[in-house]
Amino acid sequence: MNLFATLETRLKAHLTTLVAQGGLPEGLPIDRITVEPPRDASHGDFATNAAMVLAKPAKTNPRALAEELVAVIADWDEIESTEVAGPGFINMRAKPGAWHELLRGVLSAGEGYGASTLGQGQLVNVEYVSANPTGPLHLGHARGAVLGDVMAALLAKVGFDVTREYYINDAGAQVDVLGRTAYARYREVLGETITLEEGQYPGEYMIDIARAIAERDGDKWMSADEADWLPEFRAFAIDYNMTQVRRTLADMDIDQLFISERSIVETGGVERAIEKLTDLGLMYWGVLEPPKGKKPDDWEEREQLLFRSTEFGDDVDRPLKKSDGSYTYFANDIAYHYDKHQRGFAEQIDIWGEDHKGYIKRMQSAVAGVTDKQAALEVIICNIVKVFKNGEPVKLSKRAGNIVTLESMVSEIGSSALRFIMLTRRNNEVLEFDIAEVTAATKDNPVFYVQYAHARISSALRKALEAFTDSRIDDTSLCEAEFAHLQTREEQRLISVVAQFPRIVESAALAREPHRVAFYLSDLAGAIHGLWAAGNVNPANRIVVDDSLSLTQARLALIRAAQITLAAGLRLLGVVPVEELRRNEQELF
RNA sequence: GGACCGUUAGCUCAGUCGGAUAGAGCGAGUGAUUCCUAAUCACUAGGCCACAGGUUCGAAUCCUGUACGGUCCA
Repeated sequence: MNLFATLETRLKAHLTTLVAQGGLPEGLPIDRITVEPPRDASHGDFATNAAMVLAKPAKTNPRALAEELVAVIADWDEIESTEVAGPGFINMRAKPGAWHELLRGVLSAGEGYGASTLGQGQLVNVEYVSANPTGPLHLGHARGAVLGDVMAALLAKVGFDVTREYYINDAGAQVDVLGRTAYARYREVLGETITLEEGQYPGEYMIDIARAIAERDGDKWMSADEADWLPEFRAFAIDYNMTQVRRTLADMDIDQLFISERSIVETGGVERAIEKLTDLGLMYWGVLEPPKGKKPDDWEEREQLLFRSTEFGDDVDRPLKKSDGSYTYFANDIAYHYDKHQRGFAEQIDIWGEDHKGYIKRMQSAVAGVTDKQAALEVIICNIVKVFKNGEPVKLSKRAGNIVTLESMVSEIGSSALRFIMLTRRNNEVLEFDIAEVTAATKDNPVFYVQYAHARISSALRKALEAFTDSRIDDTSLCEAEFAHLQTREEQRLISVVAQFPRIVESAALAREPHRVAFYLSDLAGAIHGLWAAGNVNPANRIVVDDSLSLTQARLALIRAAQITLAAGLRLLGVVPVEELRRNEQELF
């Protein structure tokens, strides 16, 4: 059902055979050959760069090689005509029957359309959000959450065996601070006047946590030693926050596996990782150079245990133990990624926020090092999110304590709209959006625009049932439609956009760029709206033509295929397609 | 001081592991309705792809440098 892939595969096979038969020299860059839609639709349906890519290494000229290939391609079943154009492009035009076959394929596949076996069941681990359990999620996390979740869905769609994961940083100094903050608030709740220390968590939610502990335990911790209360308060606060986090993620229809840092640390994961690095000869005792530029006040020359990360592209070797003998955060993170590898993930993808960008090289070095290059880590950075409401910036700050919760925003905007909007910008670009625009029923709102196209098709199907009461217009019956009726410019355009879907999915998955699907869906919706409007201009172009069942069925088959494609794409994004949109309703989506 | 990311139409952004005349939406101009409603469509106008070099059949895309913006480390 992916005509582009079909033609590309066949072309490459033909060239490989030619090489084997001695018609072309060995060692040609056949991988670089692509079959794509030409930029200008007037050039045809498909174009290949084969002749241009191969001409030089094959010591011939592109036009001549193209002419040879054209002679072969012209005989293919799907191809109506071919021509050599420009510097050596081969343009192809498909027979109508090839398009009809494609539409039948979409109708049969349903929302499975676009799936492929590219990944061959290979295990992939996608880790995202992984926010510290020290407070509620904010909007930046939401972007990472959507990006990771859709990335995972895309990889699954193209045949990878995907695990979605959230790493809970529930060990280390941060959560000790959390526990102490909870304890300070606890004393406050029981009547003391307190001031939070520098670095403690000022948010209101910490008071809720303290109150809950006070309700459960009364004042029994007031005279306890820190060694006794800290584990209690820490665990309680982590649990409270994670419950909140899980609920917010669930509101966004995100369900992940949660992995605890503490569970890895306490079962000796860090020691195992360091042992492995030691075995591989990647650990040594040494002294680091002071950082270039201004010398920091706290820097001291000290011999310490270092990981040779520079061997894998990092800027400096990294210490894994602090001066007090405890492990660094980095050591724990290595243990976690090593743990992933031991669970069978040679392919690891992490979604990180912009603020962690400086951490990429060392983590990739660590994964390459500790797995002896058997695993690779890819990091996808998602840039910051800025929210406005009617033009006014909305402040979302964890530190300052004045949190507009993500939870309230999800319920205001809706999971579907929020998810879609998070993908309307490339991941490494700053994303700005206005809540008012995201909930508006106009084409400025891409969510609405796409949903509207989907709803319009449902409407046409209902209309058709009224016009032809006895007719069967289910997908199976529509496969038998007389597709030759599909002739208008708008119909042709829509078919060709529908045909793009599999390659969009594939390229989005391989390039790790989920936003491509969202942009594609806007294009697809545009083609649908265009077809629709053609019926407004000329009633003969309407989808439901009262005096012709045959024509109506052909058009229904087309728009139904388009709707399936829309739905399949929306599902990938985790957006629920709607059958109906009505004005004046509070919640559109 | 260093690392990384970005710079494309008046504005907001796409641009397929280098390909043909660089695209879309908003805004501006003209026109079209009511199968889901103009909540949409069609057409027009708008570009030194930040700048300067380099690589090659061919560069918005790759390399080097510069300027500006951003994030982080220090």
